[in-house]
Amino acid sequence: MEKPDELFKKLKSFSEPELQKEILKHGKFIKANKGDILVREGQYLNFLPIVIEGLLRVYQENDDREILLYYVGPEQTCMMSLSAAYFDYYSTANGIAIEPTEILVLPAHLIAEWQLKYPSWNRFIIKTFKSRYDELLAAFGNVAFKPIHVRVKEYLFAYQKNNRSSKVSISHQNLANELGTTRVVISRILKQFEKENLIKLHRGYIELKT
Amino acid sequence: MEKPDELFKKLKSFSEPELQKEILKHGKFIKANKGDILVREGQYLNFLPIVIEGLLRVYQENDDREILLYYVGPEQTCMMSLSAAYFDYYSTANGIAIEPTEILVLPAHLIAEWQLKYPSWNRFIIKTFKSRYDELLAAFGNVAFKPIHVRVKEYLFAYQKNNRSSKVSISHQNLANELGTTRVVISRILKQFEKENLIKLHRGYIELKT
DNA sequence: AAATGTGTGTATCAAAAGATACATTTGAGA
DNA sequence: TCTCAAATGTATCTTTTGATACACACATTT
Repeated sequence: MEKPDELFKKLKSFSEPELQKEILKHGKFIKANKGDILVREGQYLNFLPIVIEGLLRVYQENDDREILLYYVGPEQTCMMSLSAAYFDYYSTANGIAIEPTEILVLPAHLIAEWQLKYPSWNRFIIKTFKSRYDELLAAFGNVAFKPIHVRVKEYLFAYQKNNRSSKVSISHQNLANELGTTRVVISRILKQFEKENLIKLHRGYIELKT
Repeated sequence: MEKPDELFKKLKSFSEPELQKEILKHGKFIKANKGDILVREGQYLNFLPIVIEGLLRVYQENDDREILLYYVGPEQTCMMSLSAAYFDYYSTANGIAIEPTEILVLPAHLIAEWQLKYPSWNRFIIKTFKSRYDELLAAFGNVAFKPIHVRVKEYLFAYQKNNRSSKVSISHQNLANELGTTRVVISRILKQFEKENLIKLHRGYIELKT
């Protein structure tokens, strides 16, 4: 549980005092540990989780493979729950905390209500819909058209850009899970990149050489 | 141009009289011929097209291949334009009329305005966001996890279900475009299905035998 | 130091998918 | 009827991806 002023320093999207009061009145705060699974495919949802601090990973599963859909960082929420506010709905993806994560949980029925009352809330909703859609569309285009080695390369460079670091801290297995393939395939491709002198492989991380 | 009462018989989502007046005041009606390209990737959008009659196909392109994102049928609109109403935005997909299509075109800036004024409009917007997202998510899962022959089979059966007909009227090339692959691959798979006595091939259509 | 789990390297084989090329068939329109 | 473009059939070859199996390295805990 947080001090209100602390909280809304982190959740800048919700600037209206009235909205802030409502959030404090109806919201619950929970903490998830690294590895906690918060949402499972098929599960009915009647709440909206907004991340305050930390990081959730939302992904799809199929037999023994999985693929990343998107991350939910601070001040963000997920699509599945958002849809649940307007329609009877169950999740079509899984959500797991990959860092210790602090979450504000709101009852789903309030989403539609607030949308008409608070412009900043409405912007938040629409922005979430839009940006999640864009992300998914980009991922879809990649999977449909690009061979894996290209997607690996793009992943590494995107990571470098986001973290301003040439050390990409991820295991081959986890990288495979991000891209929807298997560990052996990733190891093979990375080894090839190393031969081309693009990267250097280490245990637990990959060093980019450009 | 339509008679108002005719129009809103087709667009049942917009039940409020006030909203109907606004639509008639600000909307323009255009007709697209089969094959007309309405939106191109990269194009800036400042209008929202709502299909009254006919069918649009929204797809992504990459070099020589393309893949279906979704169709826009009567009473529906597309994501790209919807996003444009709230944020500066350009299309990340192409839209083409695959039937003679009648379209109601609304200025983008009205979308957000109406959303707060007219509940039925807001429902329409949210529903569009949600259902387009769901479709894309399903397609993404398919592309990521299912081999093409399975996707072909599912496509054929879905077509059968939607059209209540065992004649799937589509060329191999077009089927390839729906699924993001090439004609040869499709022909090969279909021929295999024919050997397994699942279908019978004809010029211009495929007959399902189950 | 031994035990354990995770991470990595790599070989082999099979299957899926794509690229290319060319022949043949069919239907629509001149 | 003739012509042409679109649609289809199919062979060959290559590349990509996946499946399986096993060895070894490294880090942490006991």
